[in-house]
Amino acid sequence: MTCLTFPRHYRLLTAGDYRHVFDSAVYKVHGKGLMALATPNDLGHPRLGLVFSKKNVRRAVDRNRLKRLARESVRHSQYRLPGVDIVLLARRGVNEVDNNTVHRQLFGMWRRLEREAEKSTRPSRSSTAPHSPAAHQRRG
RNA sequence: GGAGUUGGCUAGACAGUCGCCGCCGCCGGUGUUCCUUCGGGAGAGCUGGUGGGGGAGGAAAGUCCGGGCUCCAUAGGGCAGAGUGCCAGGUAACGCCUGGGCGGCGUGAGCCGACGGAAAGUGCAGCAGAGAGUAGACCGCCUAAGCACCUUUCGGGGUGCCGGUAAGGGUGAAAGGGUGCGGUAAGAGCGCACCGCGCGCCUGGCAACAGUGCGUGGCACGGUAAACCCCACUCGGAGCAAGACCAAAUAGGAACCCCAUGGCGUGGCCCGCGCUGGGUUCGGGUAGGUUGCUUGAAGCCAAUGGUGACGUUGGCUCUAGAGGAAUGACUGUCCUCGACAGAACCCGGCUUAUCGGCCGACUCCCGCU
Repeated sequence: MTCLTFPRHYRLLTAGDYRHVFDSAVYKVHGKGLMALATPNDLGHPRLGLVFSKKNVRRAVDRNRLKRLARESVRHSQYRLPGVDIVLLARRGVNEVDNNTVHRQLFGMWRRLEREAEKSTRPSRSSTAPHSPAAHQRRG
């Protein structure tokens, strides 16, 4: 059995990491009360960042719960997901959704993300890296 | 047994699988530093495996007070501003707590109270009402005294004027002590008794305050200070994103050295042309990292002082420490079916939210012996 760990380098750690995803988000999937932005990385595994604002999820207990569920979900799906940096955003009203539903939503979102990533990489492997033009732009 | 008051404790349980963050032990890898008899050996950091152990709250919340800590400052004095406000004690400190006083509520256990000053001054009070702060005659009551007139059985009687009167009615949140007797034309602290009130003394108490205490004063010193104000006491400011350290990058800078026949670009090379000093060190400090960061006015257990809050002494324990932010997810079983809710530098309080459960003390009612 493969080990399903979730160490630190599977997360987006710095403000720069987050900005990179926001500036050059290639994929965008929606779930009930949730939205994920993603951009490919060249690490070979996914990385997760979470944005659950106080404005959208008022109570700290709910914010903690939802973040845990999200991390748990990515941990379990880490070998299915492509090498992308994901930023998961909460929208208003997520705190009313129960754990089971959140899990199903996240599972559905990762599957769609996987399919989109496959679709965009397969036809043009040479032009590749949807992130390379963005990176170029940043450099200039 | 029922109803209630009050103080404390607790915050679903168990099992399995997979994780997350510190800590400790063991085994590697990498790696630099140190030691060396040059064979090696030892240790910090990073990293992988493995074993053990720990991992949210009573409010972690609101950020309403009070401290510690840190930096800025120099804090001594005054003004301004803010806060506190019966008394005494506790405390690092407090707006908190304990005990006491006073007032109010409750049959009671108990509960509630911005509870200093209105005799330093200024201000405010709608409507109603005659009158609202140096009181005031609308209704009512009274005509004793004075004047005028009428009348008379010559005692007096009546009417009017001038008035008197705060007992009664009425208005109002509030009408300037209460009850009774005397008194009077009718009344009135006008007089007296009792109650109440003010002032002084005495006694008790550290004090707030209290008193069948003594004396004295006919007697208010109306309300409002959560109006200004006065009095007493307290308060420097900002906060862990405080602050300290390491430090890629980059702007501009300083010192020293080297060289203006130099370097870079163009070009195969030279000339030429274009651009331009170069290196090292220091300083600076962005991204990022390290630290502050959990041993503390700390818990627990005794003994002891105190009515109590709490203090003193002795012993034992180490009990989350993250950092885009750990403390979880899933499955199963059971029951009483699980509320409010998530640490972010740390403590002491207050306030607010909250499904329940357990224990102690006390009060009232009913029943039984």
